[in-house]
Amino acid sequence: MVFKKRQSHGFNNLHFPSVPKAPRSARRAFHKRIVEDSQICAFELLASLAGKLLQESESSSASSNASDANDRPAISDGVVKREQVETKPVKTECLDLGSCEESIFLPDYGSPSSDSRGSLNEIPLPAESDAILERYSTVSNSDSSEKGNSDVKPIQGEKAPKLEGAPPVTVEPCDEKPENGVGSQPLADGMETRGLILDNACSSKDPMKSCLRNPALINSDNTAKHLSHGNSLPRASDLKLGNGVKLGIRDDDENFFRFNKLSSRRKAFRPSSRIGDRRIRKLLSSKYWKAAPKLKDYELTRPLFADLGMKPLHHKRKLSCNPDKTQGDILYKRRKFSDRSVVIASDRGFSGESVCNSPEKGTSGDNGSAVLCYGGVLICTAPFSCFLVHFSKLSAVKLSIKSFKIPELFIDVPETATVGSLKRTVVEAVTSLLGGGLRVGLVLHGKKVRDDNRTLLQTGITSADSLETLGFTLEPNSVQAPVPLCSEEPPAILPCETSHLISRALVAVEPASAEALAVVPLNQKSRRSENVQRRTRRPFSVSEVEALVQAVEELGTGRWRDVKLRSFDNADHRTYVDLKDKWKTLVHTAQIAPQQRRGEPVPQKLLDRVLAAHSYWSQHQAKQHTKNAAAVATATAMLQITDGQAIEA
DNA sequence: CTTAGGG
DNA sequence: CCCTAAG
Repeated sequence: MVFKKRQSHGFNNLHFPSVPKAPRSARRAFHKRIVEDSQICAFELLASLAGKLLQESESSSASSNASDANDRPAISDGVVKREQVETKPVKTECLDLGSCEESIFLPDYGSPSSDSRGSLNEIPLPAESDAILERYSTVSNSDSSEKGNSDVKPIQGEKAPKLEGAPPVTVEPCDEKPENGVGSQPLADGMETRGLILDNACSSKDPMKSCLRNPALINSDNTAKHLSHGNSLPRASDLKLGNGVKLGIRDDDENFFRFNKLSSRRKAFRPSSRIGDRRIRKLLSSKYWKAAPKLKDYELTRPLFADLGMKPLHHKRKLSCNPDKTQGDILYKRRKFSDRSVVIASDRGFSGESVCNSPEKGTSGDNGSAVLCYGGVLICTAPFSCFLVHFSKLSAVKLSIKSFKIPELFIDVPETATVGSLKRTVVEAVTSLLGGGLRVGLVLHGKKVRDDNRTLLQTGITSADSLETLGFTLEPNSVQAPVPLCSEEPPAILPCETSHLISRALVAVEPASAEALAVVPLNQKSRRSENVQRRTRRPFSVSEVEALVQAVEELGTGRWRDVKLRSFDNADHRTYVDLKDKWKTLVHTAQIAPQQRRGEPVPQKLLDRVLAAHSYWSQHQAKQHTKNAAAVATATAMLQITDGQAIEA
């Protein structure tokens, strides 16, 4: 398929060139910071979020413009200087970080200010206040105009370092006040509000933060340089296999590790693993959308969208050309950091499997929570959202929300649509989603907690046990945005105004393609995954194993229901299938070398019993079968004898 | 619903 | 843990 080929090469370069390996590393660092430092009250955060939703639509335009004017790096003779350095937090990465380290950036094509940037007005530029990309673009512009120094690196974030000839290596101290709470910032200032989270999560004097502010420090390689010479958005010439691949993934990860080494305090991810991914995929697939954003909505919600850190909604991996490698790498590397209570939503990427030749296949929704379709062909899936919670041992429940799960999106564009239009469609889809208003849902142990009046204690959100079982979701609050998948309505068509707004962008949207920008539900197939959630993994404790072994020793391996009733009757979360599965793994565990075993070590003594019982019951069952057969034969013979005797008599 | 076994 | 065939 044509697109498959393009996918193999284009998408990486396509999305990532503009950006920021460094930010990604920084984002990862930020993840960790959240784990470490964040004392954010989740509910404050949520409240703030809600407030922002309301206020941003009114104030963002003005405030962002203002901040834009003040905050944009100045360019002079190839020297990029940053004005108003310290008052703004490093905001942009904040939620970016939270979502996916492999995010791409969704440019804001609607920004009028794009026109004022000389040659850049050909290029769709992101919203001013939140655009990492933009800052990058600015630098790029300077650079490409032959004034810049070749060492000029992309500048991202608010704390971009000065670039004066030599690669910037200055590490600026972080002077944000950690006590800046969510509610302590004027909501009218989107940037400051955005920064709050980061403020909270960012501790001064942490090398992580320094790196965060100094992406060039990280990106001091050819790849970065390559980027800095490029446009913020991919051009045709960028759509080739090149540095992008390396840059998109490996380098970032390497940087990340480099990064990591800088930190004296290590906190780790808990790998989501495919299991977690699958779970989240199901979680996320609870809603379906049809979005036909109007111009008004679009403009109103754009800043909000950006402020919410939704740019990274798209997982780079889903756009990656090398599914095996990228996904494998990521999984592997995440595993390296495993031991903490982070649930990362997605590991499923844009893999070959996800590219389907048939709409049917692509609509199954099996590959992700969000499915991006191109001309009816599944392009990628986008499970996004990660969040973590962790608890103190005090009576207070402390948790931080890394990001939210957002509902599934289905996007359908024709084959003639441009990549740019496709991206914009995604932007609009999400914008529309958010524009409808959001509410927060809470999921515990896979079940929605609907009773808002119950206490955390009553709900069970107090123990470490619930650490992995608590989740927050963003749910549509309005009736306008979400439409049930089963809708029979014809695909929605974008209003002309919106199309026009987009046509101002670099990549012109063909009139014929405009109508294709509609975001529509795919079909009803995906519906089956609605509200299906994988159970939380609950590793068996040693005592549970012991009980299981005990029961199996007595009952055998084919009577799981009895085992359940006998030894796990009170453990509601252990089904007999679970017990059977656990026995299966126990047998396997007992058969492999101790070094290969994972998880909580099971005493060898128990494993020995497992093997003994396993072999015993294997034989016993066999015997039983022959016994039964023999018994039947005997009984038959007896009957025959009896019959014969009766006949004789 | 249970079991069994692959995913 | 999930899924599903099979009884």
